[in-house]
Amino acid sequence: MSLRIALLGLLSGVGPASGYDLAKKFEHSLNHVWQAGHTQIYPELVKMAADGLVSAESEGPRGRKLYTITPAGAQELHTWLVEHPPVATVRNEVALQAFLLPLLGKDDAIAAVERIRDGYQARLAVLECLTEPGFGKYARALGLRQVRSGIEWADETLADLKRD
Amino acid sequence: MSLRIALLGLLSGVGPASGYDLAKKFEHSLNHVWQAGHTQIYPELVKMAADGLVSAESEGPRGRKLYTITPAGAQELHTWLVEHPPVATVRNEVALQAFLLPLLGKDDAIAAVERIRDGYQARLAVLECLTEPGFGKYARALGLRQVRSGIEWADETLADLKRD
DNA sequence: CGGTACATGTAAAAGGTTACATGATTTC
DNA sequence: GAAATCATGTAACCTTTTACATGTACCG
Repeated sequence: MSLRIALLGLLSGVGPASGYDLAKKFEHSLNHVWQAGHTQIYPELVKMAADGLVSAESEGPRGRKLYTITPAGAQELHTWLVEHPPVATVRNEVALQAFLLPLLGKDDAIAAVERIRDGYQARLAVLECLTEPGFGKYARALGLRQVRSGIEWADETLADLKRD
Repeated sequence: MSLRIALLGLLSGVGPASGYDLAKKFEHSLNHVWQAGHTQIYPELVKMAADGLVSAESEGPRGRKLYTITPAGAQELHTWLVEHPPVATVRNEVALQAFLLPLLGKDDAIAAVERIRDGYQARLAVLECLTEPGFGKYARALGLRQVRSGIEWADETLADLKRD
């Protein structure tokens, strides 16, 4: 479901696009929010067209197919955005590592948290460089807050681990 | 892979347990970190036993099977904890909603953010009640920080939306 | 004319969800 | 003896990843 919503959202926000374009968007602007490769996107667009949520326009230069969101697609997107309950289906590898940290000895634990911190730092750098005009700015703000709180957690945890 | 690690971690942390026990752990202590139902856990334990990572002990009261982590399982767990790179495979419905917020009108957007805020608030309440002795405390601290930063984002975003 | 970026797809496997199915023990 | 909880499983389906496969247009 969420993949459909992401695709409908992109089509609604940036206008008609090809599967290739949409895959690029996932790689760049959407990568801190949702992920999908072209092998997932192409078949999904075909299904969405069959369901009347998008229409496949004419073929361009290299067999390029332009997809446009339909009124039914816009309706589906709007309904989801307004009604979808905030399900907290968390599946977070970093949190799992944090959970299992007490199983490690002091030195291993410190090394593990330092690697987690480096990961957050790298994501912070990416988010800071991201200058999206309007579209996506709220997600960027949320991402920045989450990543910064991750770094704070790492620092707190490192201090805690080094104290003993 | 991560499901295996979570199961090995639980077996390592709390000692021998049945699939049923492990499913309960996922429901309670592990639910803000990783999720899995019994239909995923039971077959995985069988595979892990086949791979020599756990050993299935005798059958108890109601066909209950006790699984114990083996040295090979402990090795696999340790290696993952120490070496697994912090992959940031984000797939976050709330962030997706945040991303697509500019597609909504002012009133719809405000309502959407308020629902997101309520969701974070509910998770905060759950995390605050969680009093885990040692095991899981770092994950709880991380979760608290992430949820609190989510609430801060919601407040900031609501102020921004209401300003216009 | 060779390399890069554009552009699309399929198939197999792995991971995860939902629905169905069964039976034993305990508690009231 | 009825209900709740314990305890395990299978099957169908959906989602996601990885590997394979193909061909076109543009740029130097």
